[in-house]
Amino acid sequence: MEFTSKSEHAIHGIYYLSNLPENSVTYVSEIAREQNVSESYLAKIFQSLAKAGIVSSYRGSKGGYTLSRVPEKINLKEIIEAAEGLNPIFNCSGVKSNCSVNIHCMIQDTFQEAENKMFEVLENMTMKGITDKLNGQAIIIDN
Amino acid sequence: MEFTSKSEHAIHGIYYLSNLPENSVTYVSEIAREQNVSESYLAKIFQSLAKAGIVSSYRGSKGGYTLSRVPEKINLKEIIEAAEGLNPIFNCSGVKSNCSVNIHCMIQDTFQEAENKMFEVLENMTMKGITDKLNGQAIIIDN
DNA sequence: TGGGAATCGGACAAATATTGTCCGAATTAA
DNA sequence: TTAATTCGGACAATATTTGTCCGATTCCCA
Repeated sequence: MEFTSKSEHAIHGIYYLSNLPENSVTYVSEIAREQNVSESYLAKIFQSLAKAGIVSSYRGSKGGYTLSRVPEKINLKEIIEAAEGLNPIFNCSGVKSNCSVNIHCMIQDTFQEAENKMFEVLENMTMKGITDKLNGQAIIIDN
Repeated sequence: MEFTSKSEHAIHGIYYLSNLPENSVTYVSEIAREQNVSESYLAKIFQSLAKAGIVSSYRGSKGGYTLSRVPEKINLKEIIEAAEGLNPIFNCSGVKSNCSVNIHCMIQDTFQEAENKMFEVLENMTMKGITDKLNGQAIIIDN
């Protein structure tokens, strides 16, 4: 019950782009080098992010990736969904077969609610919220 | 990002015991047969549940398992924790290495909060809440 | 007191999912 | 045209999950 490293790579990648000047186009190779992760793997993950519309891709020489939106409009939930795909956190095999309880299953319902609460938190945190944090702290330290 | 089938087997196993007369001792073999899952695998899961104090085990002839507490005092969170062990849903490898953001990481914080919200829901649902549901529905239908 | 029946615990095997690589194709700038 | 990049799929390596097996331990019961 953990998010895979795809989520981590995706978030860190978007984080990297968020700290760059708007509309600047960046190679996957640069991001991978900077964050010390496998380039070919990160390339796959960025393809997913592009499909999800979070980043825009440019092929060919001088190609690369850029954020499709400003960081305040990109939240953690959508990055995770793009990177991992979305499956319910509790996938009961009984649902598909002859489960005597499945008239209306409280177990399924509860897990669904738990999942919703989790994603609600992730949806409310934007990349801007994340990148701003350090600056905010620095100011406090300066006082 | 899903709970494994251990959680499902554990919850269904506890559910089975919850519908039995209090203090009745049941073999893993019976539960496995009833729920159509691998006996040896379920046996492992019940060992974890016993270690966690959710069920009590009795060895030897006429041995087996019984709930350690009444169903209203057993919640989904603890069953999952017993079955899966607890790891944070987001395990950032950057934390262990030279992450430039880790003075106070908003990403980590947000995932932690998301996890807390999720488990809060699961903690608030007891086995009694689950077993009662069907009866409750039947009454409504009767009206 | 011995045999049968159950859990315990660890080692191991099989199946599945994740992580990572590679390469040909398509695209674009120079 | 060439070099550089993403795209997409097939594939390989690794890790995790799922499942099995067996000897040890415990306990009931005859």
